[in-house]
Amino acid sequence: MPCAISTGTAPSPSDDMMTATMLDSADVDLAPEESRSEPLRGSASLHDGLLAALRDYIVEGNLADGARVPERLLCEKFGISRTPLREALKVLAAEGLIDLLPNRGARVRSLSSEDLRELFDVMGGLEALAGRLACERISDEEVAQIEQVHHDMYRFYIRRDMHGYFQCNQAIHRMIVEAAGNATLSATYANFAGRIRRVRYSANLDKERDRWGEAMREHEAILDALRRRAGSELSDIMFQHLRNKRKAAQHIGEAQALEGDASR
Amino acid sequence: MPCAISTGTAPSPSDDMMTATMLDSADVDLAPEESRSEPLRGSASLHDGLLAALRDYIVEGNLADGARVPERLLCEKFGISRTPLREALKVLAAEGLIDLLPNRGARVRSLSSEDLRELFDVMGGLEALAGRLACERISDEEVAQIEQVHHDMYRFYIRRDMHGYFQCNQAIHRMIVEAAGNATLSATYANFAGRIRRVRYSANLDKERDRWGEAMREHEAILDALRRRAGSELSDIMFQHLRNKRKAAQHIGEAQALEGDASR
DNA sequence: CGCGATCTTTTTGCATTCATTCTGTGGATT
DNA sequence: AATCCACAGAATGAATGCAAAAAGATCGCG
Repeated sequence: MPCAISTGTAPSPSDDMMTATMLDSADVDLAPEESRSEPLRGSASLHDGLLAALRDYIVEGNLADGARVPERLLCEKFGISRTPLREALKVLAAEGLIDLLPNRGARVRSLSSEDLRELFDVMGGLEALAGRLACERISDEEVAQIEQVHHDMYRFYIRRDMHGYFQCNQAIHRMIVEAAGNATLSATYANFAGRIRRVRYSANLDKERDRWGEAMREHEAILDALRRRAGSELSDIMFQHLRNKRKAAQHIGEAQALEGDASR
Repeated sequence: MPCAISTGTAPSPSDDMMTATMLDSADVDLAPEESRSEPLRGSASLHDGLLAALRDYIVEGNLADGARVPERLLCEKFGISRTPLREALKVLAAEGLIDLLPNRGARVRSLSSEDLRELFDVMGGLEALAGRLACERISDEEVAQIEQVHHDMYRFYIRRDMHGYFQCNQAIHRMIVEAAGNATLSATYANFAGRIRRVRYSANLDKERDRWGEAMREHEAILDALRRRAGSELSDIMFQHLRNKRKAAQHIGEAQALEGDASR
């Protein structure tokens, strides 16, 4: 019943990826230092501003997994009263970023491995759709642009530059989604991407050298299908690509889980 | 001073005196008949109850397309104050059911033909995914159940029973989505289905005899692929099936638009 | 008679207040 | 000593209050 929302929600500045920045949670660090001097940056209609700010705040990992969302503190941090904050929380709950327990507040939603499995598959489905639609309408110029980024990505791959590789990778996927020319799809995609972004599977990708090479080959296939405008084929490839990504992520996730158990 | 709020003390402002004065403005036909005696049916946590109730209220078409969502009247109808109602509105806006214009309230989101195109394609993508996933895990029993409904549907088709046919059709699609075994997908699917449900394209399907027969054949193909657990193939079929549905809907939509123009 | 400015009424957005529920601590009982 | 209960403090959920914006009405003017 927690209806998975999908669109209408602002994509939010997805860009900088998930790696690095994640200071390890726990201490919530609601710094008085950065007291959000600006009246909630930009955006239309204040509420949207707050919503986006809060979403980023959570997606960027400022709150630990499963941690309670401190209503009071956030009010102070953003300089607003509880009413608009709670409205934003309801929306984030509907988006699936947090859980809202009756009478005991909001907690950052922690994704079980089952949740991850589901999310990856849905992402796969959305990307498969994006690929199919993109083949119907993408221009040669757009394909060329994607090829460009693909080559950049290849260079990063050769140099074993994880960060650069990852940026390009994200960019390519985003470009394909955009090329689909379907705003509803883009919004839905952004939502799920945000949900999954909290998970730090990527940082360890370089431990999975095999997977990395495999991923490169898959991207070659993606480009090839895109060039030929082979929608149905690309659809399959995209889904499989995400499936493989999922497997790698699960693998890493399990390893981390073991690690965690060991250190405990 | 029609508004009871102005009094400083305002002891339980229940009722009727104020309703009288607002009749003129209304026109919205918030039926006095069904005055929502129940304390918001079922569900946990009141808020969810209200949310579901409001969603149904809108999805079922009680408010005209593009109509303003009358905050005060709804508050009375559901017997709650504005705070929880507004929270629900934010969520519905995030779901894409209504638009929230800054400082000028909520309106029922009217779907442009472009929106419909996008929605149908996304639904197609989700159903394609559902079919693919279903093939991975569906049991023979589940396939048999779907076959059962399929045969029922066929009978309705032969008898030209639109209503029964439509019911079975919906049921089959829902069963496939469920068979995918992905709760996230189910929730997302339900969300989009709700959005699209406001459009009543189906009623005129019987005018499109060709499409009806074609749809039956497509369903045969769906079943066939499902039996063979041919995921990738089923994925294609599902997407195409929705594409064709979209075309039929657009066709009808245009016809209705013309009709509307003519009568004007 | 039409058009626009100004004033009133209504609506919206947010803050504040109030009632209820939860949480955590201390004490009494077994 | 451990368990259970009671109570104080804090939080959550919802209602009310208030300032500002929009919609509507009234009136003056061309």
